[in-house]
Amino acid sequence: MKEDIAIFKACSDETRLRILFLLSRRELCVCELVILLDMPQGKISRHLSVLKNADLVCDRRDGTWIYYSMPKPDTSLKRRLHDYLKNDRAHMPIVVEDLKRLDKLADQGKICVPNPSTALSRN
Amino acid sequence: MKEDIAIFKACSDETRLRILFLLSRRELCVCELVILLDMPQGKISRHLSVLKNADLVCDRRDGTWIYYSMPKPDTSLKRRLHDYLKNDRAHMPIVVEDLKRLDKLADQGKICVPNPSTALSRN
DNA sequence: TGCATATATTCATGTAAACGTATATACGAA
DNA sequence: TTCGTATATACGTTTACATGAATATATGCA
Repeated sequence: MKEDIAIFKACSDETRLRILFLLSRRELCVCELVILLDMPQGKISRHLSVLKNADLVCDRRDGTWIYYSMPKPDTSLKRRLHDYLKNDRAHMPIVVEDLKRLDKLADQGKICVPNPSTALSRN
Repeated sequence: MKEDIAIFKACSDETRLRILFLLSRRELCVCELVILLDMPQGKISRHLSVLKNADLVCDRRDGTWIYYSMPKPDTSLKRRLHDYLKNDRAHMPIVVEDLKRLDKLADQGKICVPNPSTALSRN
């Protein structure tokens, strides 16, 4: 019960919901989210912390960067939330814009390189 | 987006979530919810108002009583929420207790009679 | 009309949550 | 070690939310 309420609460904020929609597409690091949502880094970090406490996202460190992603859902509610995020993202204007920006960002290939060492070795 | 956030927000309160679980079983009037949840009537009314504004419940008047129920879901998110309420209610201790109390209440046949006139004519 | 019951709403108050700003921490490179 | 970048956290303030208590509104009945 408490866990489910924490999940609902985590989803009841526009910024956090946008983050979840983005993460439903793929893993992202904090600085990418800062650019995509055009918000102060501290704000993004705080929201990510809420999502993490609700057990909706997990993080892994890769050098200086910390990547956030949505792990496989392990409860009924999380499974339904995942389905919602994946199926409804195409129907919400703001989310569609966010995802477009995400595609552009990927095309540019700029910003925080997932694996700096291998990326450099490719030059 | 805004509507979905309102739905998440409506669900992120324990009292409101318990009300939704109860209404997922069947239509209930305010005084029944007051007894089932053992809370002040004003508090129940306020929470029902939140749920109504989020478009999760609707009400109909029958004499002095006002019955609340969950209409057929008309959006993706509401459909998923309905499924969640119906499938998970058996696994949450508090909700199970609430539903037990609901069954007892039905057995007693007391409290606010759905249709006072016909009920009296049956005596 | 006046009364009783059911429900909604208002008001004042305490608490939680979101924010901007600034600062602290962690890591990599030099 | 020092510097630069990425991320997290602390602080103070403001806004939003939940609550109890009281009151207002609506309906049915005498």
